[in-house]
Amino acid sequence: MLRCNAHAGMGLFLREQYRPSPPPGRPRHYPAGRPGGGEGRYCLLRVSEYETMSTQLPKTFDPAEIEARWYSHWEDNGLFRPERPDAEPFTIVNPPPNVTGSLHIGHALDNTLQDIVIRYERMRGKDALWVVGTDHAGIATQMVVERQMEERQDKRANYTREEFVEKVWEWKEESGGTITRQLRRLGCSMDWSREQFTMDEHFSNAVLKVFVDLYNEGLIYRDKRLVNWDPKLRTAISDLEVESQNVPGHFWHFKYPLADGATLDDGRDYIEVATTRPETMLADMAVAVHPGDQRYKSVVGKHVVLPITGRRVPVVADEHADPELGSGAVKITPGHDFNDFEVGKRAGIAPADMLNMLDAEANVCQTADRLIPEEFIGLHRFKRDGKDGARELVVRRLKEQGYLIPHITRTKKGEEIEQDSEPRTIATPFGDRGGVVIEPWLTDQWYVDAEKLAQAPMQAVQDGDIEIIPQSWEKTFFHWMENIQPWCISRQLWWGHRIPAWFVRFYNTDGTTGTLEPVSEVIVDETLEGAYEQMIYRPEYEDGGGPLLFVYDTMQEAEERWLSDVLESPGPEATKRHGVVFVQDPDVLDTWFSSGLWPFATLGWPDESAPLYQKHYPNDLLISGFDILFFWDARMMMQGMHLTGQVPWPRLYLHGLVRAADGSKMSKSKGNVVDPLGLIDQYGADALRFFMAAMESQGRDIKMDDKRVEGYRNFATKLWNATRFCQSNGIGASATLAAPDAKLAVNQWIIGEVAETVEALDTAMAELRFDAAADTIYHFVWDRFCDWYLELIKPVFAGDADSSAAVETRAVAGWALDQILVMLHPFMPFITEELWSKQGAVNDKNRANYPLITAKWPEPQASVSKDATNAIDWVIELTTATRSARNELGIPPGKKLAAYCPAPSDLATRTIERSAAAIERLARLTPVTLGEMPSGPAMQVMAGADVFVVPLEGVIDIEAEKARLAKALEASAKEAKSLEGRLGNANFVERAKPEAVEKARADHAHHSAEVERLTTALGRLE
RNA sequence: GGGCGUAUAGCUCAGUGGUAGAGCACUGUAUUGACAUUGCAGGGGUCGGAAGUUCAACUCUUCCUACGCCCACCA
Repeated sequence: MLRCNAHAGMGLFLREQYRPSPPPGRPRHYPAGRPGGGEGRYCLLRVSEYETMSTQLPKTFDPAEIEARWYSHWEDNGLFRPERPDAEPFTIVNPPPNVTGSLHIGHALDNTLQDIVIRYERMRGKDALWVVGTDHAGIATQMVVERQMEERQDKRANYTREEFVEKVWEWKEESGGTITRQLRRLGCSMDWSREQFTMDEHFSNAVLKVFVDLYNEGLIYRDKRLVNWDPKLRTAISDLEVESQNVPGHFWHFKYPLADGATLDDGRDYIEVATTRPETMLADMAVAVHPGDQRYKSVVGKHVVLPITGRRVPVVADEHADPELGSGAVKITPGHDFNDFEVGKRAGIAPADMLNMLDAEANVCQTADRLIPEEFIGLHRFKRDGKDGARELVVRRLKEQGYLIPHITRTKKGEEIEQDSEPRTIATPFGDRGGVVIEPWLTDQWYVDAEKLAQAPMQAVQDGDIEIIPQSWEKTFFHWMENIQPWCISRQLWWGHRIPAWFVRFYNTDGTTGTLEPVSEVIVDETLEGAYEQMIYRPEYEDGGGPLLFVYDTMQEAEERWLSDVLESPGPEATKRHGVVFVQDPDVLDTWFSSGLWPFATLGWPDESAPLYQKHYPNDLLISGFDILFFWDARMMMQGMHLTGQVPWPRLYLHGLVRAADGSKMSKSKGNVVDPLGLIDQYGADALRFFMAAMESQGRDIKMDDKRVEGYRNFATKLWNATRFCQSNGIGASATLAAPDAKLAVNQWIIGEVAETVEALDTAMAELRFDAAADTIYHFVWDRFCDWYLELIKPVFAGDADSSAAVETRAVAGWALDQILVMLHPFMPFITEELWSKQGAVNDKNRANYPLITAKWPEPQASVSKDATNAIDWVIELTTATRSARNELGIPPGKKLAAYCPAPSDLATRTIERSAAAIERLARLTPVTLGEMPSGPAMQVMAGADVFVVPLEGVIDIEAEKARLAKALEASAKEAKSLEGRLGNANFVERAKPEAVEKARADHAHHSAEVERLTTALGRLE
């Protein structure tokens, strides 16, 4: 007896749709067949066209055609952000890719995960906003444009700053859209209608305001200190943009002669120093020894005379010098080494007095004391293009003059080999963009007091206000934040947000003191007008009329023109008393300074009343690669928390890298990069996306595996064909919102399976377990729905198409397929949308107007009849066991066999009667008779507690069957014995968890019964 | 030097304090109706090594080994 009350509580598998927002006026067109990576394979198909298309599925599944059609439909109809003013918001922001970028495999992972989340939340009814845009990427973009100029024998220097920036904008308009087109090909459902750019007017204004505010709060300041200088790009860069690499190098030892006849205690008249950078000795300003180092105690405070330059420098005591290392004495070049800079300061040398011997391109220039011999001036710091540099020349001169201490090595034979230097591997800093060795260089730059800003984010993570997933990243985060250094934010570039600071020079118009001093003052203000206003309110101008203002773009221009401009300037005498020259700081801000504002400046901030900001900040989640945890994520926390007083997002999900198939890092130089667009062309975007989701387990990199992508393409094909099967049997979209009434066990069973799947998916999504989510839906679709449900319902359609069973089954199957499409949609948006529309057309001509992308996510409230579930599970077990037995005994799988069930359980009795057709079709057992079989050779098959005896007169090999049963018996007996042993252990029974004991007892009973049955079955064969 | 991660079937990876799973690969087999981009059945792992905790360890702890990553430093 089947009870059919299961569906009573199943009312909420709705097919309810949200009203899409009206389409924006302008349909998007994409050029077809665009060359270069195939990123533009879109063609426009108007909604009206596919509404009238055949709803019959073609035999073959062509991802490219479907993808192009649906993406433009979604976008043109505003479906990525339907109007839901009253819905709960859900917000993520896309890490803005460089405007110069093209989609690489890492983007594919990052954006797939985000799209899965946003599609899921959109289907759950949220007001889901996925902010998208691009980053102006100062250095990268300027490099691209300059490289293009070089190809045309042109260069940046041929243009004014304004002209050059204009050229970059032109380039951006023409070529900057590559990556956004490619993101569309991946299926990403971002809000393109509000696409942002970090140099949009609104965004730029926010950046300037932040700079000014932080300056006024003392959190941004100008400082003269060593920066990481990239001599190729001729700009400062931040600590994070420096990559340390081990390169083979040399370690040289020199004698620095002591001055004034001083000697060490051992009688030597020199101090030995060692260095990997001999060229910097031209700017040495001291020799340091450890204060406790007895060897040098007597010469501390005395001087050495440097070879080559003849500079007289002191021997200083400093903890920095390690007595254990080398000679214990270290040369100090405060202007060209970070450690030495600190030693120099401790020794009383002011940064302004530190000697500099290199220009912006790392060529030797004269020091302030003019002691560098002429032959060095203009040389590059080291060998370049085969030409010796300052390093080589310094070594040669020192050797000639007898100051080089050779390095002696002994061969195994005891021979001594003399070399100029000791070979060594040296950790060398390289610029991550320019690729050349970074030079510590003494300049004035703008810094952010990162240490102060880091406090709130650390607290937030500590308190759980920001959850980092996976949690293992927390330690890394804290370690970095606790040791954070001032953040250099000025860049000597033209492309970017120009720093709103004016260098100001005062002069008297009579010319008497009218010289342009070195920077006498800096005024920071968002605008020139504001900066000027800051001046005229000064006390000295309170009698009215401010100074005359002259603004120049560069310092050079100011130098050349200010005096004549002043003399020629008209104006009342009163205002000509004083003049002021403004030159805006030529530098721009670090790109990451602006992208740190992304979670809120894209939403209307700093206008805190902006509706989007109000509703969508803080965001709900940030998904990013761990490689930009410091660059971007931490900066968003620092800036966001300081500026808005709120965490930018309560959850930060960090995913790994996508690696090449052999596990190596993908890089252009290795030539092992995998183009995601190529994979999309080959397997479809859905397959690539599903791959990314399935492989994304927290805290692990992903290795590329084309076979697996292919497997998910096959999965899509499987679903396609399952839908074709449904269509051919009149199964269309569900006519009801709730799960249909089901009397047949198989239908109740699938309803229960759907409910379990939804629940498992929701759990996985809540935990951001993308792999578990993908795995769940994959196995439900393939193993449960296709392999069992569709097979189990085939007998229903073999009979009367209008029977109540057929009607019910069509309804349930259509409903279940609907649920599949909904659940799979976040992962495979294209094929599911296509099938949804084609399915809907069976019963609902207007289905195409109700796209899947805004369909409602299932809310399972099911309680399914246990009887029905048990019955189907039992049929499955019987089928599998029968197939297995046939296979082992070599019985043809299709051969129908009679079967006897000598001692049927209640379940067996009921199910054999009700599901005879399914048993016949799948297990190929018919008829099944309850009762003993006539004697004779037979095969034994077990399902649950039931034994089936299948007579096989003349077919069966009795010995084979005996062996098969004996093998099963052995396995069961072993299991039973092991459990018996455990249950016999008093410690286990007393101390283990009661559920564990209970389970062991049940398992033991089960295996014992199985042993019993198998023994009986074997006996029957005797 | 500091920190993190990973070692599970041939390969790529999940996994839980109660003696292991997936995909691919492999073996056998099936083929006139959804699907060979397929179906069915199957083989294959003492869960890197050692010790400890526990009634029980692939799972927890410690140590070791190997590989990878990050940070700092090597004058």
